[in-house]
Amino acid sequence: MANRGINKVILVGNLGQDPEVRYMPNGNAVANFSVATSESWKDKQTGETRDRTEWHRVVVFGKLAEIAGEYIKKGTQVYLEGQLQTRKWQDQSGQDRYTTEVVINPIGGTLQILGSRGNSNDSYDDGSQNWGQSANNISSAPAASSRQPNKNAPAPQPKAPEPPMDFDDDIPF
Amino acid sequence: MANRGINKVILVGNLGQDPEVRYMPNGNAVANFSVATSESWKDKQTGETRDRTEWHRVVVFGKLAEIAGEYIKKGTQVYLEGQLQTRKWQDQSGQDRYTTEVVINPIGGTLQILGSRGNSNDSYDDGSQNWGQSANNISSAPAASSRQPNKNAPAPQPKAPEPPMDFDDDIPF
Amino acid sequence: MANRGINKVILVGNLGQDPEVRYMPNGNAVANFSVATSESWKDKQTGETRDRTEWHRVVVFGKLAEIAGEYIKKGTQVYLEGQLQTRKWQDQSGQDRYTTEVVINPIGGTLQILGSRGNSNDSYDDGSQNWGQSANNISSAPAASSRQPNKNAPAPQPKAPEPPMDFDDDIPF
Amino acid sequence: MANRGINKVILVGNLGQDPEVRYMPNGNAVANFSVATSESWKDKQTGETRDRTEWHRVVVFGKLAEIAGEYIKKGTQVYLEGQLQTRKWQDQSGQDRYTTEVVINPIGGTLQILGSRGNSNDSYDDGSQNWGQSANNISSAPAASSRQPNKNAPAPQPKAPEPPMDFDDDIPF
DNA sequence: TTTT
DNA sequence: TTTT
Repeated sequence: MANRGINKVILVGNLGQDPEVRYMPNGNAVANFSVATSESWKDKQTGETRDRTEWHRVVVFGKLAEIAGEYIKKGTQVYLEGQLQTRKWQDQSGQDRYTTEVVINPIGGTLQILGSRGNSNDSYDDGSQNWGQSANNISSAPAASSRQPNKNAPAPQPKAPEPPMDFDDDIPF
Repeated sequence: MANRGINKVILVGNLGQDPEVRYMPNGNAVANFSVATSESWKDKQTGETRDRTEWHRVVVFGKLAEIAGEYIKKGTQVYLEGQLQTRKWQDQSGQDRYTTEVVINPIGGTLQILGSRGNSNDSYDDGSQNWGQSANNISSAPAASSRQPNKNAPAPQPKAPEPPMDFDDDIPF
Repeated sequence: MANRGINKVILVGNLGQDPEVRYMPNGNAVANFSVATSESWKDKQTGETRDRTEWHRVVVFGKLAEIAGEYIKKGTQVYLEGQLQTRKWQDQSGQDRYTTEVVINPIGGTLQILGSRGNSNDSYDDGSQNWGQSANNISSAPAASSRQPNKNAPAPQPKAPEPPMDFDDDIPF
Repeated sequence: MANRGINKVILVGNLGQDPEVRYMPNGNAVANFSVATSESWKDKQTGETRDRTEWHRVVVFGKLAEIAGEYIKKGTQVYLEGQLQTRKWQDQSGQDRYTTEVVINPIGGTLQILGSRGNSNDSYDDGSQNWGQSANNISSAPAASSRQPNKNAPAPQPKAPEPPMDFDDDIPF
């Protein structure tokens, strides 16, 4: 319950291969896959463009793992939020080895398929729990005064009370 | 369960005043407070150091709200993770007004007290707890009725351009 | 330079309309648009699925604004990272009004177009600077052996030499 | 400039030891330290409280590294934002080993000291500074050569299964 | 309204 | 190895 510290990883990248889903004795699913994130930049010395791909080992638990097994595959672009965990194991020779993974738990973790139309474009959150929290409840927003149907709201962009952008002063950015 | 989109706010800042905690008819707590984040930079033109403080309206629901009421106060440095919500309300003249808040729900939200020694330095997460209650049905009597006594709730209820928390209907935000 | 506090917003959502790009007297670009994030959940009381869309006003400065004007449009799914800023303005009647926006600055801000193939799928970061850090792509992992079909692989938790995401091929995808 | 993917780590935790700061041939600083994040939860089966500490290897480059060397030490609580990088190295027997680190670059990275009063409570960001230098060309002599004296650099260079920071080639991270 |  |  009480935590001391924040351990959060946010990735947007593409799967390097189809998720591999296994089931634990208690029936819970575990999915493993790798996600690539790439960045490119111009080398200021040489002036040439360089780029680099980083591969992340991802482990998904619970309902999200089942969803991963069903809906995402090699190449799928995903948004995911998890935490870093380094686990120790032993290689053939009995030597300690360490592997760092991005772990997505049902609580606090997120996995969302990106891309438009073609993809299912749904995110799956804390799926397994008692998602008991009515998200109504909460404060701000919608419900009532939605003069527009809930989905596909074509950009409200209010007319009247539009805040002007003052371009003529010294405000920072 | 299935979401399309990510709506995430992460703040580290100090409370501008003690949290104001209220209880909804179903017993769920709601805490309100403001958090300041500051940044300073050197003005490239003038060379002088400038700085700016941003104030964020924060609303916390559920168990985290109770914890907020108990453990954090004016000046406390916190880490928090929530989501943006803009709610519509009407001012005295009946005009539509909008207020954007950072909402911290038991699921997916995080509130952590920072700083060592002096502070309790614990974070409170949705953890594994059953926080299944619906948080609908918010009661009437805005600033007033705290059915459960709570420290540090000076019920300031700001004056003029301040959006009221309407507890008297079920379409609150 | 030195900041006290973190003020960070991360959104994944779709543009409600084409960005509106303007230029400041000094030639810097500013782009405005709205981004929708949606979430749906099952109401635990009624059992029905509900959903809600939140609209975020986004303001992009500098080179990212130009890129926004060029490459994204109504409906584009984006990842963005910025900070919250509430600015004060006055309506026709001279009353103070406040509007909260997600501001994406060239430094620290990020704007990335999501979606595969069809989209340009590039992110634009701190474009202006020299990213001087050498970055050779180390690939950890993946590829090869999916010994099991994607779903329902009924094999539990690997035993001993457990890191084994099969490092046996270095050509990710 | 153009990136495809997001690779972001956010940690709040305490340093396990004083940062070890070294300088590259071009004068740029590199700081290494570990950060602990802890979480505790109630085991649903047994009902007992359990907790777990995760250790993260952090590498800081540039001005932030110098600041780290000066202002943070064993026990300091920090907020940091960086990216995951896994680098390959070879152990004594010539076997490939992989180590994953959280890398904080001047651009896009953040390091902030938390806690009030006792601590300096400032964050150091890429801010507006010119931090254009290339971080390539790292020199040889791993732990050793600190051309600029630096407090708190006990040059521990861990024993056995510890990944060396190879400063003698250009494929460091 | 906070903090440094 | 930190912190509470």
